[in-house]
Amino acid sequence: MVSSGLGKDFFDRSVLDVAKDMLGVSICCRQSDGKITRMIICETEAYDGEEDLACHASKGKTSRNQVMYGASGVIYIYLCYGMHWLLNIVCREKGYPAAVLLRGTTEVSGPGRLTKRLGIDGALNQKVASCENGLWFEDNRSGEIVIETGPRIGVDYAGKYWAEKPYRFWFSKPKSGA
DNA sequence: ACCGTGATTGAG
DNA sequence: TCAATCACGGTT
Repeated sequence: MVSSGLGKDFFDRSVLDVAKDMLGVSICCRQSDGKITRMIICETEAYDGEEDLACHASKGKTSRNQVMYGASGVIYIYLCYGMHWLLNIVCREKGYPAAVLLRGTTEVSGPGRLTKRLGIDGALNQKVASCENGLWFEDNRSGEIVIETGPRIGVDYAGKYWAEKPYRFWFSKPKSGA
């Protein structure tokens, strides 16, 4: 059960809770040579519904973002600025567009660098995050972490209200003595 | 601070 | 059709 990775139920919740709960979780990726890369997620962002003007779904369903309207636990990966693949996991129930953007791990800073390190691209879009698809999440968390929050990166276009929402989550150091 | 780079989008 | 936009990153 544990080794099968986090699934639909984990992601079928408030996207803010999921974004926070993914901190400290391991992202696991099977490379073409069969080796498995594992990294600890340390930074995420939440994108929550059509009313969130920073969310891709803020203008309704399109061919690009329709995956966000589907089942939770599915991978949403798209090309940004013509160069960077950005990895998201769909959250909430079918019909409600929401996703968590994975921005960084303890080894890699930056959402584009993360996918580059994992060696993944748009081929994974709309696939279920699972072992058989080569990308999954394992909750190996132990001990407490100190979670910090702040505004999301690069969303000034969304207007003051949404740009300033503390929808970015990260952790820096373990709680001492825990 | 500035620019490379290309899919997506909405306007025309 | 087409130009403006953009959840970035590497370099000045």
